[in-house]
Amino acid sequence: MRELSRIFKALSDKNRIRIIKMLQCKPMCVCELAEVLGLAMSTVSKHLTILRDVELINDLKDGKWVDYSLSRSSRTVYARELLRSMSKWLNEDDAVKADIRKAGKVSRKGICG
Amino acid sequence: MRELSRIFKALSDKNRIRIIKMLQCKPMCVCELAEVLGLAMSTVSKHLTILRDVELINDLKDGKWVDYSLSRSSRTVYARELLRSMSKWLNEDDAVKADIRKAGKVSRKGICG
DNA sequence: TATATAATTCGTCATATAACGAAATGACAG
DNA sequence: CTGTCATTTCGTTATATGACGAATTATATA
Repeated sequence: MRELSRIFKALSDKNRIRIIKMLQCKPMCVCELAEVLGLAMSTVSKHLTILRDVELINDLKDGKWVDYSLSRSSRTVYARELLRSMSKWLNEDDAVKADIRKAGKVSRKGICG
Repeated sequence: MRELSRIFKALSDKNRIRIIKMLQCKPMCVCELAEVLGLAMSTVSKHLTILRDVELINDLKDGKWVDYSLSRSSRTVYARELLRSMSKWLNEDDAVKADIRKAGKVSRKGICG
């Protein structure tokens, strides 16, 4: 029960939904996500921790970057099924489409600084 | 997007999940739910309003009672699909089973007062 | 009509959440 | 080994949330 409510809570934030929808297209690092979302990196990092804690996403170190991607084999059926549903939803949403378009243009090289 | 995040938020509370799982078995009024949950009626009423606002549940006046039941034809695909998932989840959860057992015993006659 | 009961609304409180910038950490490049 | 850049952690602030009891509303019954 606690596990399920935590996953729903993780998905209940607009910016975290935007992150999920972007990661559905490709893995991204914190600074790229922060750039597209228009949020501080520390804020995005926090959001990613929340999503990772419920196994909706995974992180993979790539040099000084950390690539986040959708979890392909979460421990819980909740995460697996909700990610499957999410992949069908919001694909025609204007905000989501705009995010994905921007995400295709950002380059991790020299975003920070 | 706002609609989806609101539904997830509605489902992100432990007590609201307990309500959904009880209503999965049968319609119930506020005082019955409050009795099983061990919460004040005003608190339960608030929870029910939140669930109703996202069309996860319906209310039906029955004399001085208000019967709440799971929504069978929500406007959004989100509510329909999430309710379908929820119906498969937590059926073996001890807390949920205890709630449902208690729910079978409470009688709306003279709970309040 | 007057009263009791179910439900909702209102006011309040404690806690949780999301945001930021600054400071700390980790990893590569020189 | 030192500096730089990506990330995380920390401290703070404003707002949202969930809880309660009291007051209010609505409905049935005495």
